[in-house]
Amino acid sequence: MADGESTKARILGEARDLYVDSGFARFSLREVARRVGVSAPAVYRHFDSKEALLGEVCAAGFRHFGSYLLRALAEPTPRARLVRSGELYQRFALENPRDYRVIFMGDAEFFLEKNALKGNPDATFQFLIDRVRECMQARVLKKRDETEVATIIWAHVHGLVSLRLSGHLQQVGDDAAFARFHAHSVDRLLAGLAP
Amino acid sequence: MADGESTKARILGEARDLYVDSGFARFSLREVARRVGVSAPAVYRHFDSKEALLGEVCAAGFRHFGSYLLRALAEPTPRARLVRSGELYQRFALENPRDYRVIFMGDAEFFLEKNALKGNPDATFQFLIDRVRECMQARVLKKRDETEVATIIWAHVHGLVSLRLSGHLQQVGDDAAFARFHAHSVDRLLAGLAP
DNA sequence: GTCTATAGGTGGATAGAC
DNA sequence: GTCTATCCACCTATAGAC
Repeated sequence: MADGESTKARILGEARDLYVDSGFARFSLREVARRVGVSAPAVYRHFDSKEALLGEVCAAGFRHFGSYLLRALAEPTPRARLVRSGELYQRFALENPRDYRVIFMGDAEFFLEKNALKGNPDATFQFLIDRVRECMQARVLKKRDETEVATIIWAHVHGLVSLRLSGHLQQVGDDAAFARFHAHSVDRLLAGLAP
Repeated sequence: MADGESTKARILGEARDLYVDSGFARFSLREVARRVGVSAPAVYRHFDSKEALLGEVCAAGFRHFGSYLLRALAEPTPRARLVRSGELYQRFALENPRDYRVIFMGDAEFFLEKNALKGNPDATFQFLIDRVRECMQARVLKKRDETEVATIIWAHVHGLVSLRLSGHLQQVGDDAAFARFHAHSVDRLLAGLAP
């Protein structure tokens, strides 16, 4: 193609935007086709069904999320990598709220089961366990069960983020204020888990 | 009515179950009417529209949730009331997972805005702030900003519960094991917030 | 690979009889 | 208050021409 994206890529992009902006209830192949500028049946040349298309949208969401998290590995110390992971997790959620919903608050499993990508959320959790483990080995965190500690940290970050996305933490202020609150509370949580 | 519920109450009940079991995407007035055993137009005698019906379903969910939380006030001490609140919060979520989703993980605001019930989630948060405040006054928790501490506790409990409901904490075990893990982690969190 | 045409279905909501 | 009949919009998916 001369001017860039293939039709398939454009369908995938518009499908993601529609799903992300309007939710499952308003998602339809026809609307996706309309936005791309092709007829509805044309979509079936590229995807077997509506569910298959949504499955690929979810998979793309996971890859996007992973691209955020992996940046944490550039940090020089175990503690910095753990803290940065939390920050990037929160940034991904605020910058891509609907993607985050799809992945962690919603129906992702439903679509991913059929696409053999079900291991993706667990991979995220494993990433966090690894960050916790190296913090314990470096004596940044007190040594104890890594899975338990990782669960508590994940729940803390996810809890803040998902309440924020649901609109229940407006008292904190704007997104920048929330980011500061988030960083501050993670800091305190880690202090409580230190040796 | 001789044998109990009015048609309106039965519509409301079936609507809740359908929404709770099948999600918004598969929710329809016609299916509700089918389950109740009346024609679709009959529903309009009791509710102005699909959205109005869902608004009343959400309102009922909030009342149900409130009935759980309020039991915590029967405990004799501030700390017991706070701990019991967390336990009842978690029990409500596990025993009524779809109701919980509606209230705290989903689109409740959307339906409640039009029903002047928007203050309900904030009332829940206020309840928690009150429990935190009395713990601070009783020196069970270290004195500091009540809202901040309440937010951290809420995020902790909500984070655990919502990850559990999304299926991301299966490594913890069955529901009873999760309840123990929850109680244990809240205990540790409160210990970290104690004077 | 994309189109038009179409089959076959679901849904929200209303009109008017009873 | 409930029914039947109905309108109209929208959807997924397929068939077959180009």
